[in-house]
Amino acid sequence: MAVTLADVAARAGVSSATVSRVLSGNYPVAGATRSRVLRAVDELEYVVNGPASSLAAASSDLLGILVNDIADPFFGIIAGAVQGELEGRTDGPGPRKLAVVCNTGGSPERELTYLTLLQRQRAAAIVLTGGAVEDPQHSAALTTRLRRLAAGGTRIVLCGRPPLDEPAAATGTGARQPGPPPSGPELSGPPPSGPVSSAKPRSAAGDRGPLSAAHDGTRGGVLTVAFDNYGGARELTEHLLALGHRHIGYVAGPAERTTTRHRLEGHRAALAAHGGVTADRAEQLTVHGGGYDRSCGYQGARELLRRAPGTTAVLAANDTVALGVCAALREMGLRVPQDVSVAGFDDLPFSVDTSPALTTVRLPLQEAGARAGQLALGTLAPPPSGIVTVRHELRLRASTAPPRTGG
Amino acid sequence: MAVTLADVAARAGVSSATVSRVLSGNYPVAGATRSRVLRAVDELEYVVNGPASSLAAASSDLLGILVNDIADPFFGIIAGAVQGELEGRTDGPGPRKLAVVCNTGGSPERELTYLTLLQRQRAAAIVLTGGAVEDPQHSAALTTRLRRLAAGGTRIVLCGRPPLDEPAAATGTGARQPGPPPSGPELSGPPPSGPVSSAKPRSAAGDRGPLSAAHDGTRGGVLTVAFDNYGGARELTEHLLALGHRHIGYVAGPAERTTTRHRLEGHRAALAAHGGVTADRAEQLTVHGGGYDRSCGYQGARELLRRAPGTTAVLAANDTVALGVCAALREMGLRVPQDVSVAGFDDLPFSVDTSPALTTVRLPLQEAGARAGQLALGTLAPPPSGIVTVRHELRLRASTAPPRTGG
DNA sequence: CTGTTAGCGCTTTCAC
DNA sequence: GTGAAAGCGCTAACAG
Repeated sequence: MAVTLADVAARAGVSSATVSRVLSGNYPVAGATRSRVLRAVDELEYVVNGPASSLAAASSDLLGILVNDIADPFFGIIAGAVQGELEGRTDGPGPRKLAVVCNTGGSPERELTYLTLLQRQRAAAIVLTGGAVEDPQHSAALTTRLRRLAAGGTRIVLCGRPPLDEPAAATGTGARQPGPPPSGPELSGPPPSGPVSSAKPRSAAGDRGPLSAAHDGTRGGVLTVAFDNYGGARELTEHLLALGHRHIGYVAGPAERTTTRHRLEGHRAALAAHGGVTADRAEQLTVHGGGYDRSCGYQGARELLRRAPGTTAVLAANDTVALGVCAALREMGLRVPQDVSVAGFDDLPFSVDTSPALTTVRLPLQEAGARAGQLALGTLAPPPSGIVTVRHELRLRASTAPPRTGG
Repeated sequence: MAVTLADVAARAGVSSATVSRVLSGNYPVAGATRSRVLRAVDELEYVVNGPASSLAAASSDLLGILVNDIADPFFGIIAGAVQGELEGRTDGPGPRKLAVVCNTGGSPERELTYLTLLQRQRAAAIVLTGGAVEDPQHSAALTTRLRRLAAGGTRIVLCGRPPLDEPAAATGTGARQPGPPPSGPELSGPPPSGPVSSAKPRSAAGDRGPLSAAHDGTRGGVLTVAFDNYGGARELTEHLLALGHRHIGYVAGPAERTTTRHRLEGHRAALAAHGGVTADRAEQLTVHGGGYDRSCGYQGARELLRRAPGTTAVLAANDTVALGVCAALREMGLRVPQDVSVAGFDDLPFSVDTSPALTTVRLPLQEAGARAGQLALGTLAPPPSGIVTVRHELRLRASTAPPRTGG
């Protein structure tokens, strides 16, 4: 349990510095010496002491990945892709860096805790995946933390969540306590229909406008791989509208998550543009689930159909939720898509295999993860804006069809 | 990026030793001093240097989790549960230890590589999840590695894979080069129907016998959380047999994986016990997929039905594969379960929501992960055998029914 | 190309 | 209860 560099050096008849150089490979060493060292390493079964080298080199080969739910393939796919980028570009037979996947469970506190843990380990980079929680206090804390980390040399990449706000340039001293928005509620349960409409003002603008107005290319060094949740949802709703649906329900995810908000706003925007559905009606047809799992879909659909039995189509927060929605509908004796159309979001692997196959919006999770990994490793040069947006794509399948009675 | 213990000490007017003691909390320190230190820590936003403390303390707070496929919920659920155990029993507001989830992609080399990386970081414990690859050479290498690690104080836990063989006690000097079994092939593609029958001899006995015959309680310090893949598969086949099926196809996973072998053997055992199906016939009705994903199920089912059009039931390697099987059947115009029954394995969350709901064997993945985590942390006292077996359970749902013509 | 020499920041005896 | 000091094993100047 204790063979050190010095041992190897002694065995090979060289200094420990030479062994170190051979091992790190970034320094010229004579061929003969090198192989002698390598042999000694082998014979002694020497394994580098990571902490020691991290300490001496003031850097580590750890890359942190924060996910909201590791049991959800959405995150698994992204995390796997990020991790995949750690391999390949290595000298030896495998990855040199280690990916640390941290499961926050969607909890802001844990997010911060893991950030501390990662910082403690002097992680080389950190990728934060999935929707962020929109509590202003937490956002401020997180932004500060992330900026500080980035300033300290840790590469920070957001994947699937909105870019950090611009560093306060003209406004004043700091972003520490941005006044809470009019709607106010922090983490307390928002009223059933409140947060969406109240959030609307900062809405689409906040989600898209700033991208072009960036002064600081790297936004304080924090890079982003963005999904267009808004656009995807809008297109999906347009598809339903085109099919003739007018009573479109929406089973949304947790109200405080950015992903939820953006998708819902896209949906509302399509409705508004079409004009056939009032905002009130849209509101009435929206149900908020507490999470992104199937039971939320199941319960959401029951609630929705109780509230509005005439619903002819249901949009779900994501594919998993859509599965729950389908289950509930079936149980109520409603056929998909003959009686009610259903659509998901994400296009997880199972979605093509459900019965009926799920209409959804495909998010290139694999690609997004890979890009995030590249940005984190510095393999991919970040664009001037600091934001890489990946493309989504409508996947029209069997779960959506024209309504029975034409609307 | 560089506030150190000394800085905090200076600020608090104490020595760095005192600060260290306050922070680690395992040493008496005067209340006044402690709070003074804590305040300084806060004011300076001090974050411990993990590598430095790991080096000095010769230990780290990293826990490694090796998974075959991080995008597969099977592993995500287990990993999440392991990680969950890291929380709770802490002083501060969150986990003190960090879980490092490593995605091996099922590759033996990468498994070894990650083990090295983890060893390099001086991980406190390592949990290896999911089926192992049965190449004798790799097994030997892995076993040696694991034993060495365990001997060096790293806690090793196997979750969902068979226990390590007993350390060679009477046989000789070491387990370094156990003679390759009669069937011989190492990593080369095995013949379509070969490995299973050739593996049969070491079969059920190897899977169950040794458990009771253990002399070394901890098997060289390597603990195991075991699934009864064999028993689950056997019960599932018995269920189908009882329903009246006689032409039962099996779409298996990768041939070289222990999970595949055990499940297949359980299936074969039920068939043999029942007597109505010859071994040849069973062989003919077995198709091997290259992985555990839906496309393997899809292609496997097509192959199977081509080979044996009279098949009335299909058992899949797992739920995900079963999804692909269902898709293929539907595409061929066969209804599930009226024309063909289908069953999976694992009972992943989506399985209850497919249409029809999938008959399967529930594996308590969450519980298994939690147990593995506890063993890894030393929170749970290992049983004398070193092996914790978790219970499985048949989940009979709508995808299985009696065959059309009674057999 | 290789050896020498300082630390990296923390933990931990050992005194006081 | 607290401080002083000696490393933990490695890297990175700096000489040669």
